[in-house]
Amino acid sequence: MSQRTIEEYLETIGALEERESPVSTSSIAQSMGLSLASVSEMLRRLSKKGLVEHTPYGGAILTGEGRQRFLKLTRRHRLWEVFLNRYLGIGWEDVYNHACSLEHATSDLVTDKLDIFLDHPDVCPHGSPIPRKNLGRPSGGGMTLADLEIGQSAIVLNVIIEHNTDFLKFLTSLELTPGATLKVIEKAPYDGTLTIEVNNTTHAIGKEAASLVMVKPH
Amino acid sequence: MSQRTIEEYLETIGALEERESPVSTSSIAQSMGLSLASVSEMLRRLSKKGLVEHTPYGGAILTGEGRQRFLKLTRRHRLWEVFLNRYLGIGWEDVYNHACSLEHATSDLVTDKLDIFLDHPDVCPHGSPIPRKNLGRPSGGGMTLADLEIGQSAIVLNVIIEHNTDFLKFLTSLELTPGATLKVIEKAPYDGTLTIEVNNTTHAIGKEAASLVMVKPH
DNA sequence: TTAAAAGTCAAGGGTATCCTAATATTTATA
DNA sequence: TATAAATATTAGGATACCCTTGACTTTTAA
Repeated sequence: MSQRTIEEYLETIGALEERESPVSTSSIAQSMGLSLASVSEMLRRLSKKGLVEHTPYGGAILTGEGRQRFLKLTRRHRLWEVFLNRYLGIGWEDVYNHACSLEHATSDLVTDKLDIFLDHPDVCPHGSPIPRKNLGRPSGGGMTLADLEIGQSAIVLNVIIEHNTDFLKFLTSLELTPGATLKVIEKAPYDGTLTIEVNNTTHAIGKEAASLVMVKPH
Repeated sequence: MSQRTIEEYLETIGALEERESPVSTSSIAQSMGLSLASVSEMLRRLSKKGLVEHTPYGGAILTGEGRQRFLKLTRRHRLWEVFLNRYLGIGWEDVYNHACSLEHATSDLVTDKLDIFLDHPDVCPHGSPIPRKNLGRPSGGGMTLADLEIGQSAIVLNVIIEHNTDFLKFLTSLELTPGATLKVIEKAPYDGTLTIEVNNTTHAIGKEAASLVMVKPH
């Protein structure tokens, strides 16, 4: 397996593990647009390489080493996002894809120097934490916008799906970017659609979308 | 042929064309560490794609399109070198390799924004010109250190081999970096070894090495 | 208990890239 | 100018990678 392929798998599995662990073969297949059989075969190989722990019929999780490499990639990716956004003026809606290719081409030295240049940022433009040089997983857990009750206020921490430009543009139009303060005005009983107030303006946001925005109540 | 492979060939051919045009199959094979047969086959394919003009038994040159792509890569490479050197503090001896991988992973948007961020630099840390967004080949021609006569003074413009860390370290120890002023004190008649003066210190440099340093007499 | 869903395995295909060996062409030299 | 040497091309084959289909196995849920 090529370095690149391995990295793509690690990233996919690592990301899916945030929501489902162990990760099923079909989740990976769907996420990567491959057949079940292909993924099944790759999992066996990744398992032999010690990067994932694969129980036949039981899904896969990253091993310690697999997770290390995943975090390293995440770190690179998010550091580039900060650079692209802060210094090159590329919007948070767009940085994901540009960082995607760069992350695979970045040496350890450049990563660390970049971290220093950016003054050790804590989060990417989407609000997700940047793994530190020697650290474990970048937090995780927490509450989504969809979990809030009527009347509750909260601050936007980060968004879960960072590559969907349209979704991010939608959030921008609602002023729902990391750091924003919001209050839940209404919650539709049946489909869970929320009415929220951000900067003295009310907006509606569906349950699906709301569940992709992580918040901290206050 | 993969995008990456194509790019590697274009870069090799483009670089070799500075010294030899058309470029022979064997030069390419040697430079890339491949067999003659492999290169011969690839040239045929690149030719069919309209990126090189290949005359059987007669070598190859880049077509207009091939040259465009080559210059685009060179531009990306050298812009990254400037960034790595100027902002991340990576020495001119080392920037080449780090930029090498980045250049293949850089989108047009990032390239142009980077150019703006760096304030449109004219040259890379090795003194070689950075192709402009829509321009032709970045000069070329000129005089090497080895061509100077006794008594002549000159300014270092750029070095031709940018990837050889040891060579660049050697030049650094001689203070022979782009912009430096030097004077030829002596020239050995047989092997061409030069004795030069830089910043009031004299150094010796062989003919081979001297022919890799481009200068402008004054 | 049994059908549907999910996952695995085996076989095989397409592409890419490289090599060696045989052949062809050009060039240099006697 | 003949011929050897150097250079280049083509043919044929090996390997790697990554994918798919279709048959089979296991798990799950009705």
